Amino acid sequence: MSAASQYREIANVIRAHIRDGTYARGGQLPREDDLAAQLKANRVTVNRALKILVAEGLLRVHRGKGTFVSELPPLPRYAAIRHSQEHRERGGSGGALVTELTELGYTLRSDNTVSPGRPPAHVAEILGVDPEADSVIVRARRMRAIPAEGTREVPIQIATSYIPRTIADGTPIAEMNSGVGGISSRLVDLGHGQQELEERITVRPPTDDEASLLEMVEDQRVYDITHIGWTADDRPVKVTVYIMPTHQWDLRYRYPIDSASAP
Amino acid sequence: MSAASQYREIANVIRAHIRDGTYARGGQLPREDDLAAQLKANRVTVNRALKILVAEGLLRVHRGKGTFVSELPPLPRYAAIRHSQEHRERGGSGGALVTELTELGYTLRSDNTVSPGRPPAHVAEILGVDPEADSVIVRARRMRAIPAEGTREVPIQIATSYIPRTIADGTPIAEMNSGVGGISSRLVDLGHGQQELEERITVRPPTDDEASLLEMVEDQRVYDITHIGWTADDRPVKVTVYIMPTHQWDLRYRYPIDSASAP
DNA sequence: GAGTGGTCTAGACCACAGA
DNA sequence: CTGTGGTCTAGACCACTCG
Repeated sequence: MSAASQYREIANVIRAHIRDGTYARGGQLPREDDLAAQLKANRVTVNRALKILVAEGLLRVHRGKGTFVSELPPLPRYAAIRHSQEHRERGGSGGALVTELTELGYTLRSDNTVSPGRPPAHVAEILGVDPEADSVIVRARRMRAIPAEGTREVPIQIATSYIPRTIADGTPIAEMNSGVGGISSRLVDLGHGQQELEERITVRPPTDDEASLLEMVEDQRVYDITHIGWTADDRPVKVTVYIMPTHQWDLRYRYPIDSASAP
Repeated sequence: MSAASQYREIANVIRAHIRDGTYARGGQLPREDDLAAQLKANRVTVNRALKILVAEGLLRVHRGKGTFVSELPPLPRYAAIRHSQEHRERGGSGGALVTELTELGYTLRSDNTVSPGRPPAHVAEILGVDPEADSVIVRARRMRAIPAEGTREVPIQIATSYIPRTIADGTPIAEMNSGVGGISSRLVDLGHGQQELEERITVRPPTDDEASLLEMVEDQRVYDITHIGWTADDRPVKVTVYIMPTHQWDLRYRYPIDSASAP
């Protein structure tokens, strides 16, 4: 397990210490000067090693305070779950997430905004609306995990939904509270029920805004998931963009084989 | 678009030059010394900036030769595709991939091995087999994109399938050529037909082996996709692990809503 | 102001590719 | 042997946090 270079080797050593509990979850690491002395290396080299672990999501740095081990383990995100007993109740992403976080001693907090606005270019193209006008209702949610004790909360995802105003204007979809069953139920009421869902996933560095909202650094990566709801007659009625730190989530899909490839 | 630090700013400048074609796809960048002179920075700072772009998959470095712009754009990987005309024929991952690569002027090459072996721990757990014995047939494939001209080939994924020997021994599944329809058809023949597929996706740095096989550096990231085939009576019969550079692939899922959450 | 991490520079040396 | 990138060090200075 020897690395090609000293700073990668140092990263391996510290990573091992995190895994075996020498550096406990949520705990603070020694200062870089001390680590450098212990490891007989220059502080710059140690700093470079720590950057690797920060990029992997194992550490977070509070400048001026110190370096800490991340506390919240990766969360499962279930999509396209059919079938079985133990997973059925996790079908709704919200409900499953709350369950998961509760078991870890966290609660879920969500900040919401609803207003007309402009869609991003790729969303406008999917929906067939004007990217230069306030052509959609924008429902933005920023979700955070709040620990039972202490004050350290963890931002976990940003979800932004776009619904064409030709569909949403004057309906509960344009209101903060969309009513029982949420937006999906309202789309059914309005004759725009979704029949199929599509998700397009890429991994990329966060934008400056995303990095700020999710408390990430540029070396980390986000899942950028474009979630599209299609009607029975194959019209896109809603696009939701999920931005999630890759180190904070596992993605799960389960689906019947008759509709799929079997490589 | 100013960055917090000089090396990130330099990375932004070069990234922009790649996007606008100043540095052409497949072309070579100036030497780090020259870039440093042009940008009035130290070579170490430029080197640091280039590392960011390598991590993003935009550049690749041949030590002793120079730094080059990556040539193969991200490929779409379709899974769980039901429905529509334009996508139906892409259902099989192999067929769709070949089509995609052909349009880009590449052909697909695959190296295959088939033999009994030990499954990784997490695969053994899913299949309920002994991780310490040669309890599975291992079918490993390494796939590369070969350009029509030139000799620069691009490794794009490693796929390793594990089938319990209690099912596979003495059948075509344990042979190099599994016959028409492949392993899935043989599983049907044997009464172990798959009814549902599950994929569990994580993003992580490559292991040393993976980095070597996929010609990646440790700062890059792979999708680690554990693909599970379930029978009608909910037994796992086949697990395939896909390892793919995140910068080389987009993932696509499309599935009916009756089996899914609608967040 | 003291403590902590972030970055830049200059010089040096190493590793690998190719003539 | 030359050209190219990779790394390490030492010293310096900056930025943020907290008392």
